[in-house]
Amino acid sequence: MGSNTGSELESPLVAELARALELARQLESHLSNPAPVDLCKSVAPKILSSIQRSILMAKSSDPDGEQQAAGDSPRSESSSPAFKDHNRKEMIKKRKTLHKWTNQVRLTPGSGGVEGPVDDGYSWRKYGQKDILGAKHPRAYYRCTHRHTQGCSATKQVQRSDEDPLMFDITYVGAHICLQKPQRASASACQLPQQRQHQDQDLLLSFRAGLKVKTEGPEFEEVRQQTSREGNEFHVFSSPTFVSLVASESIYFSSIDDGINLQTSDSEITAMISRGNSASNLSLVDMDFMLEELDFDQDFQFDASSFFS
DNA sequence: AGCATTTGACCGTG
DNA sequence: CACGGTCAAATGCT
Repeated sequence: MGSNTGSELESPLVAELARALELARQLESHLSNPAPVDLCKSVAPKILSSIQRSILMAKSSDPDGEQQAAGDSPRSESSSPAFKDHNRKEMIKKRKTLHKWTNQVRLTPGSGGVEGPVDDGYSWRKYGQKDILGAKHPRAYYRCTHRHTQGCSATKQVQRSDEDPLMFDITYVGAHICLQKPQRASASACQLPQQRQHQDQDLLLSFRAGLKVKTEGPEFEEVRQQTSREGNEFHVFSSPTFVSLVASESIYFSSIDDGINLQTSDSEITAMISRGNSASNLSLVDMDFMLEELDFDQDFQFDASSFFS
């Protein structure tokens, strides 16, 4: 039952927050050094999307699903057909209960042939493509590259909009439990293959500033109230430095399971965080604004003393 | 050789 | 049965 290997397994939310923190530190160090602007440019959008994911996870989290995926089954080599079949069914079942959220990302016109939008900082592997009824463009299916090595069950679906060929709907399903490569920016600047760097820059240059967030579903009522200024859409503009590089994107919050019990998930979140916190001595960034938006208030305390040494 | 992507088959769901 | 999601063999890329 509860004999998971503990310390190595973070909750997805904590992992995502830790990731955002790491990225923020990268950015900080880039800012204090005479680092190429491009480095900062590459980190900023990742921080944003990481934080967005954290918020979404916190709101619609299913710690159960993620953790079990990692902790329960050894997951590696069990090639017996029976087991595979069982595994597959479990996965499909699981996936149904996972929560998903959709980003809408638009490329600015003028960017050359960029087929897939934003590098969100995770490494994805395409595993399928499907023509969708009533949609002009096929939908592409990606899963986390570390699915087999680390049992990370995060997936995403990318679909080009019917009307606006520069608009993509990116639906994330499940959260990452994998430990993504540290990808220290200074190192990556030197070591990344040229092509990839070039691609990154292309992508970055092709995004516009402005962040739109849309929320859907009753359980996001509070988020909506706090965040929306016009209808259920609001815009966040980053500091001028970022303006030229942040993607213009809308985020749709939704949950596939309409039976979510918010109270349950809130206490779960609290549990997740304190667990992760005590386990790994994470220092969390000051996220007052987040805490307001996500009513974690209750018994949740976190140690802000160690933030940004 | 060791990755990733493509693509038709397969399977569960509604 | 149709549709959407996933698998896995074939193929491509580096």
